[in-house]
Formats: sequence, structure tokens, C-alpha cells
Amino acid sequence: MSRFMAKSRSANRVTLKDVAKKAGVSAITVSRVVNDYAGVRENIREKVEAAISELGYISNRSASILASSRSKLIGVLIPSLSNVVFNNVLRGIYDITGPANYQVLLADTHYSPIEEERSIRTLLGQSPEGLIVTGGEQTNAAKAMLKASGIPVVQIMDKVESPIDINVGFSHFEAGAAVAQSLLTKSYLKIGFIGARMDPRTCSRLAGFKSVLTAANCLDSKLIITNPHPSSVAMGATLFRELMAVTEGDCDAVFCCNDDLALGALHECKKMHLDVPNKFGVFGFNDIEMAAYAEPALSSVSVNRYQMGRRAMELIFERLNNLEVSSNIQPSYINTGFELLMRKSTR
Amino acid sequence: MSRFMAKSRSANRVTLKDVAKKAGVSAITVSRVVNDYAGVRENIREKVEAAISELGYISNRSASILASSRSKLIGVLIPSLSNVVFNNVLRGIYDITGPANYQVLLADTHYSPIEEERSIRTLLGQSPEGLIVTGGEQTNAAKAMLKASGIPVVQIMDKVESPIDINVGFSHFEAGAAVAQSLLTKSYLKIGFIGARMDPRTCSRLAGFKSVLTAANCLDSKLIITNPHPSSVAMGATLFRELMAVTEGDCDAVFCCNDDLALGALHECKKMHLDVPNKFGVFGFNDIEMAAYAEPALSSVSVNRYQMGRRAMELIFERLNNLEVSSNIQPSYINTGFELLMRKSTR
DNA sequence: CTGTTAGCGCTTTCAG
DNA sequence: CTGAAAGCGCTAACAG
Repeated sequence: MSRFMAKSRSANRVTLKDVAKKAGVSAITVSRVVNDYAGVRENIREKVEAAISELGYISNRSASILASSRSKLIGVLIPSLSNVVFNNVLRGIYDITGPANYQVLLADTHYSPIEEERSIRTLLGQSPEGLIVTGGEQTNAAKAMLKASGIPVVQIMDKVESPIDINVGFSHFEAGAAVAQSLLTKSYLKIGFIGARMDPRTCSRLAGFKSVLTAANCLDSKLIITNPHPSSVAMGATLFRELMAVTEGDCDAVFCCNDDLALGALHECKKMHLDVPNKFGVFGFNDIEMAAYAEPALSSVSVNRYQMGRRAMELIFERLNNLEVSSNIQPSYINTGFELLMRKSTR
Repeated sequence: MSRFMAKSRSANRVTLKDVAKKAGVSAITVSRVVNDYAGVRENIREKVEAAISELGYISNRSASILASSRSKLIGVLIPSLSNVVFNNVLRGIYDITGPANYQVLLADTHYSPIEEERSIRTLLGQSPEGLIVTGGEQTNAAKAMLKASGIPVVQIMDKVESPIDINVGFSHFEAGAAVAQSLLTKSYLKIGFIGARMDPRTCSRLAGFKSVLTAANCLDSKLIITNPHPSSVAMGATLFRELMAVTEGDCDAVFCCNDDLALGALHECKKMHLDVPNKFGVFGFNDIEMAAYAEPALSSVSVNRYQMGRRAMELIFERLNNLEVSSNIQPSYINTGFELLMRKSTR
């Protein structure tokens, strides 16, 4: 029954043939008009266009993709939709795909490689012309599918060990190390770390941070407080209180794995009447807009999120337009870098 | 040349037939296994599944959609990707589509009805089974296409004058009025408004606000400062300074069209040493997480963004599962409501 | 510059 | 429970 309804719904859909009949031409001519082919006589084009708008014809993408194997579709996989960081990346992507008349197929992996693999399979079924994935922790099966697909694949956000194809990002390890170094330079000595979710990139940040503190003989692993739940300002406050409890106040700075956490920590500092930045330093990550408006303004690491998305998409298009040379492509890495922004929450 | 490459790329793609041959069955049997049809003998199913994973077969969605006219696709149109508000909505949508194995086609309209119309046409070409659009300001052509499509259409975010089909949202007019009323009740008398972007919903908020102040004989249109550029904390600071300049300080409260703006305004208040909330009240909109952590905590209007997305999607699925009665459907309105959150930025 | 023919990969329908 | 034939709506390739 419901199958019948489904059929009947599409039964009255206007097709190329309907338009062709109305305009008194062949189907292929209509196709040429729809796809903006140069060689169609002006008066015929007009007749066809009139028929199209009269009938309200909308071209069936599935049929078109099937016949031409050109989909104008780009698959994008991100770990979370409710994270500002990925919004900026997405804007970079959409700013390129939109004008080029490409559609984005967006999937949320919820930070799970298994879900990611499933989504990659689904997306690949839609014949995308390119794919953008986050980080380098794909399952082996996923990596195999990606390679076998033969389409440009960009891994973004992180510097990846051995890229599948193209890699656009920066080293979170180095960024974490740079923060630790900067805090040491400012003579903070008992530096803690608070982190939530602890996805691969956050872990790299922590690893870089630890490596510098270890080298300086300053690492105290009691001061590393993490938690698998999502980040939020509230979570930052909670983790910060935990840090203070564990250290009994014997701690003079904290590196927060992102600005939300840092904003929560800063809020707690105020409640505890901690003297920031003189007695206590706070460092965030990502440089979201609020960082500059916090009280005191939050030191943070600025990363080029928008650029990562945009560059990734540009590189896919470059590849698509250079299919001739596509046989001997080498994996490549584009470093989008990062920058430490020193504000009032550190000395 | 590039056409040849495109062909050759897909030429070596594994198809249903390849799997069928390998498993020694017919194509349709493989199709039944792929689509989890009940009636396939266990040993045959296993043989087919083995062949599938051995060959790395991925089903071609376009062919499937074309043959069955079932796409498992939902089109979603939002005015901006870089706005937290829509992220929460999207999460609500994806939380329902994901488990149901539906894919979302997401388009950004950049607050432009013309772009929206173009995107609707594109999306409709992919045979989505349902569509979610923002607000009620579609062009007439867009509305016509939507109605003709015969699929469930949900307009979200706002209460719409005459809904195309389903409407899930709340009245921004009433919300704006409620804020004005609340401010009056707290004995603020010279109340300003700052707003950026001024999309239809922001305008409704302002209209509601004005209607109450007019009734109370308190409206001074000099105190209404707006600007077509995007909202941001920085913009809030700018608009607030403008308000103060225009009024020469003769103003005792401001309703900001969203929390970003309000956070910027609050920051300016601090710089100007304005006594918030005693001498000056600040009201925001949306209740983003930072609102509660501002100094002083920001009064705001909480709206159920996540629920709007989620309900919209649930309603589409309900409709899809009740096709029999689909002939006599009436437009409907689901009110997701709003709530004033009184915090420390108002008396 | 326009049309004819064939087929993309899958599912529907009907037969066994 | 399984298969053969036909066709979804479009475009590639070639012909005229």
C-alpha cells in the first residue's frame, strides 16, 4: 500500500520527455538547455525554457548522476555539529562549493570511527566527487574504501601521520608544546591541564604539552584532569574546581583544551578571588570570539578554521580539474599553522 | 578527455551484478540481501554477504533512488551555518535522521529568499522525502514548488502567517513583547533596542517590543539602533556605543536582538562603569550558554532550538508513515514556546 | 545544430 | 523463496 503511494507520488512528476513533447523537440535537446550547453539555437532554447517553467520541470539528479557519473556532490564528515569550531570549517567549505554549484553531503560522526566508517560507506554510495574527513583516525576498512574510491580525499583539522591523499591542518602536538613553553617562559611553574571529550586532537595537544613540561622537569601528572564528556563552560568550571581540589591550591596556571573550558575556569577563578594573571595564568585554545571579551581577556591559540575548510575544498577542485595528471599523485600536507595570542589572562 | 577519465573512474566500480556472479545468484537476490529483506535463505544470504565484503561492494544510491523513488534524503535549508542557534536545530534534526538511516542535504541560504528558492529547486531534484525550511518568507515560486512536490514540508523557527504544510516554532513577536513588558515591570522607562542583520525573526521581535512600548507610551524610535551586518560580540559593543551616543546617556535599558550583541553591550557597560542592573538593564535573546556566565549574568529568552529541529523531523517521519491519510492534511502549527530567564543584568 | 539509440545500476513486477 | 524482464529519467556516443 505505502509502496503504491510512493509510486503514485512520483508518477506525476514532470520529466524531460514531457518538456520535450511540449516544446516540440527531443529529450536530449532539453537536456542540453538544462545543462547550459553552448550549441543550441536561441529560438529553440527559448521555447524549451518556456516549456520548463510552464510545467515546473525540475531535473532528476539521480537519473542524471546515474547516466553521467558526475554528481556535483562533496561528502563532508565532522565529529560534531554542535561545536563552533566545525561551523567555521563548514563555512569555508560551503563558500567554495556553493558558487561552484556543488552540494555538500554532511555527516556527523559523533567522534566515533565506527560511525565514521558507516557514514563513509553511505556517502560513497552517492558517488561524491570528493570527500573531506576529520583527522586521521579512520578505521582500516574506512581507509581502504577511501583509497579504492579513486576520488580526492582531504583529511583536515590535524596533521596526519600518513595521509590517505591530501592533508590540510596543523600539528596539535606542536601547538600544545608551544603553549607549555610560553607558560614556562612567563615563569609559571606548576601548570595544570584540564580537558574534556579527549578526542585525538585534544590528546595531541596534551601530549605536546607534556613533552615540554617533562623536558623542563615540571610535569606533575596529578595536575592533568580530563573527562570524556562534551566540553562546555560549565564543564570547564567543574574541571577547574577538581584541579584546585586535587592540588589544594598548589598550582599557578592551567592550559584548557579549548576556550569554552577556559571561560568556565576563568569564571571559577573570579569566584575564588584568584589573582589572574599575576598569581594564576589561564590559557585557552581556538580563540573563539568571546575569548577577547572575557574578563580578563583570555590568552588562546588561534587556528585558521575557515581556511582549513576553504583550502580543503579548493584542493579538491584543483584535483578535479586536473584529471590528466591524476595517475601519479603524491600525498601532500598543507600546514595552516597556529598562533599564540597573549592576552590578559597570562602575565 | 576529462570525460573519458570520469567514465573510467566509475568503470571499475563494483556493481550488484558483479556480486551476483561471484555469489552464484541473481542480481535481485543480492538486492534483497542488501536491503535486509526477510525472505532470503540463510545460507544464500551468507554467501552473498561474503561476496559483498570480498569485492568491497557499495550500493549505488542514484540507481536505487531512480528505480524505487525512495531516497531516504531530507532537505534542510537554514539561513546561516555560522550561527550557534542553527547548530542546535541541526543537532535535533540529525539526532532523528541518523538512527533512521536518513541522510540530510543541508543548504545555507545566506538569509536570501532568492538563494533559498535556488536551493529548494536543487534539493527537490534529489527527490528528498521531506523538507525543512526556515521561517515563512519563501518566494512565491518557492512556495509553489514546495506545495507541488507533494512531500512533507516543515517551516521552523518562527510562527508563520499561512503555513505551507507543517509549522514548528514560536512567535518572535510575542517574545519581543514579553521582554518589553518585563522591562517595564522592572521600572525601566527609557528602553532602547539594538539589532544586527535584521532578518524577519529579528524584525518580529522588534515589532513586538515596539507594540508594548507604544501602548505604554514609552516608545522613542531614536533608541532603536539597527544594522544589516552579521551579529557578533564586537558588533554588540559598537551598536551599544552608538545607542549611548544618540541618547547622550538618557536611556536606562536595552533589549539586544541576541546574546552575542548583549554580551558586547555588557562589556561596554563595564568599560563605561554603568551600574548594571540598578541604573541600566540589559536583556538578550536565545540564552546561549555564555549568558549565564557573563558578569553580571545575562537575562535572556530561552527558546527550544533543539526541540524545534527534533520535532520537525519527527513530524516528517510521522507523515511518511501515514501515507494512507495523506489526502486530507491540514496545515498545522506546533508552538515550541519561549521563556524569559531573569538574571542579574536586570533588576 | 539536433536527433536516435543504447545503457547507467538498481528495483518492481510477475512468474515459477 | 528465487529469477527474468522491463523500466526509472537521464546523458554519451554517434549520426545526420
